Amino acid sequence: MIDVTSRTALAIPARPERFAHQAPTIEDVARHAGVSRQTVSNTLNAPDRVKPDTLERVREAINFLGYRANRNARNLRTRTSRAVAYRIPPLATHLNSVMDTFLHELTYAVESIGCHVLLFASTDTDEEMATYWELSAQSAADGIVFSGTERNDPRAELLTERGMPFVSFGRTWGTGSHSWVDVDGRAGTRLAIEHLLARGHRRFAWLGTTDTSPVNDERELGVRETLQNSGVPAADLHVLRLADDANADRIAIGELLDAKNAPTAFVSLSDLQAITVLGELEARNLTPGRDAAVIGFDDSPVAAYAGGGLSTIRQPITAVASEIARLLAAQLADPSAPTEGILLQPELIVRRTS
Amino acid sequence: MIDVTSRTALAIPARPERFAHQAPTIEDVARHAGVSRQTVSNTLNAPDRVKPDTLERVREAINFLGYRANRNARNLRTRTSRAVAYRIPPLATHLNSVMDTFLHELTYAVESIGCHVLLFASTDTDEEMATYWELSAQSAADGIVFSGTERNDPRAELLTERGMPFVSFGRTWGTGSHSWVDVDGRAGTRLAIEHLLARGHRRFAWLGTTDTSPVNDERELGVRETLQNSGVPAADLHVLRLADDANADRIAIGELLDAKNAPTAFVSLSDLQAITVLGELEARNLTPGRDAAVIGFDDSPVAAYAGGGLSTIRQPITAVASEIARLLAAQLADPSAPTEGILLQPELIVRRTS
DNA sequence: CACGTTCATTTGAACGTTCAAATCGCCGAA
DNA sequence: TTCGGCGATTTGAACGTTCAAATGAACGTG
Repeated sequence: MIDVTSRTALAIPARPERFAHQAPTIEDVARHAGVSRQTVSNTLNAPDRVKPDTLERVREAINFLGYRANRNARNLRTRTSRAVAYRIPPLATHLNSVMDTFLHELTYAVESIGCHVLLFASTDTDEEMATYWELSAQSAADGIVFSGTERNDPRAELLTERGMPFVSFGRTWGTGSHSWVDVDGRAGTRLAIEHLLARGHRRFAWLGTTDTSPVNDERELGVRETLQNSGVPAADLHVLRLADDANADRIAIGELLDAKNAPTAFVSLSDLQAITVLGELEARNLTPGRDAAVIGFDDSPVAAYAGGGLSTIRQPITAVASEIARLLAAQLADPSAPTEGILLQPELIVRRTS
Repeated sequence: MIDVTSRTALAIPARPERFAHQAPTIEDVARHAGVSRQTVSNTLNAPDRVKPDTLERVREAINFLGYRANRNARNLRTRTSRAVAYRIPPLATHLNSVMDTFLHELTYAVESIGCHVLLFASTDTDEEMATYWELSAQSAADGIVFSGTERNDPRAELLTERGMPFVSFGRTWGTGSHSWVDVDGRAGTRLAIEHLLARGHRRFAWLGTTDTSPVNDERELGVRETLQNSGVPAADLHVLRLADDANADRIAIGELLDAKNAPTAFVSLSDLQAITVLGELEARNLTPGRDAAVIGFDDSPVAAYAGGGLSTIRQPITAVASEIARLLAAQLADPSAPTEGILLQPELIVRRTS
């Protein structure tokens, strides 16, 4: 009978010949450095447990072989994923430009806590929630970030219930407590109105959206409050609620401009709407900044270019993203960590149009 | 002596009590449906191998327990990751708006091939390449998509060499062959110039960027070629290369407008530059669309709103994304699949400014 | 009735890592 | 000398899945 045991023991490469770019495993590094798997693992995850010269030797082997821990294996074992899921917002939203910037900043911010952003798309909130459920069930994401919050947002409820760490960009004004980061829209429009009052304006317009969102409401409230506190009669504030339709918007704004006692100062929910106002002013041979003042919202890239420079309210998006990352990291480290809400202040950027 | 063996054997739940939202495993489903692991696995991955009534029973168990396969375990075993990595482009690029749309469309498109987009950020190409290397070594992504291509792009070389599937948004005009999808910028500006010629314009301006990129060069070439073919003297084309600086851009454009024999038709690399032109025209009491024609590029959201409607050249971004997904899927299915390059045609959107 | 075929299902192993426990070597104290 | 304790390292097991091979059942065929 052939001694199979000794045969096996003598066979040299237990592992078959490597392919061109077959990544080396922790075992390869261990062999190369003359230590065990676990020592290599410790070198990476708990270097203080490894003797300095061993550390050195293992690190050399790692560099030599170009070893990087396989994410899937590590994630499987540690029950993590080092990924933060984010639903890329649907296009054609007034708030889009700031959301793009946000995604960019978020990507940077979560890298600082060792995570990647995992994107997904969905057409409505139900589908979005279903995706959260899937991601949680597959353990494909450690945490969630979402934006475009509503009052009593169902997403917050679902994620709280499932015990999934998350932070929202936007308050939900709900009963349940969760971590969020938001920008004080009310303070933003207050800055704008105060600036316009100081410049001598007395007749105002607020341009919001037809679909009421908390974002819209807060900003409109900031306008109303500030005017009221300054003794401007309610009749001198025109409120226009615009749909997302360039032509209809133009017509509505045009009518407002042609009305008797037309407003001379415009504050709007987005830069896009402000730019529409600029266009209608020009069409009437009125010069923005001289004959009328216009202030947008978000300081999107185009604001610096439009109408010789559009005044606008800038949201501190970089800070929003890094705060979100911080709060998320806190939850990932300790799921029972207390929740936290952070309200950041926007900034008025004065350019030519005001 | 206590008989430890029988103790262990009698202990009822081999698996400890589940936590609140501890996800069920394939083993739980198998037990619940009275079949083996592999049959559950087959139900999900190869239903044709399972007898119809077993299939039914297993599916019921899956629904009942809300089972979803753990991604990390699956990926580890199958050596995949079902993720496509994409570097989110740095901010403050002329091409930004179209890149945001692209990312959105890409997210949708790769979902159709069962993948998610994994985002990462980097400050320069070296860092970007290092990240590709890491992702490949960690097997954190199955494929890569990148944009903002240069001639002989080093990223294409690296990824080809590592045998990592990738598709670029943009040609690299290089020697090595790889899959790419691009939009014919030259054809885009040709459409614009032909349109302007038909409207009677004879003096033209092309507004590009200072940093020459293949994108800029192709589009400028489209302008030059078309004018030459129509017999317009080279002296009647003014070329302005703008940096990414709103004020400097305004001044340069203003000087051009104030020059003798100023151009009456403007075509630019981006909508942002076109909007700057609109502003300077207004400042001189010239009406876009009547006194001068302006055509932008990309049909960014703002184009519909600016200057009463900015004419622009629209890139078929949805098609770009879905073609990229298709080519990537082909490579994932068969790494030795032949590469393919796809050139898509842009479309001229005529609005008021031309 | 034995036998090869085919279809449905199960079993053992493996993917690459980290956790938890065990082992080893060394030092100092009893 | 022995032994406890400690730091460094190794070993066995497990994470949850799929692959590959084995088993079992059913069925016609010679």
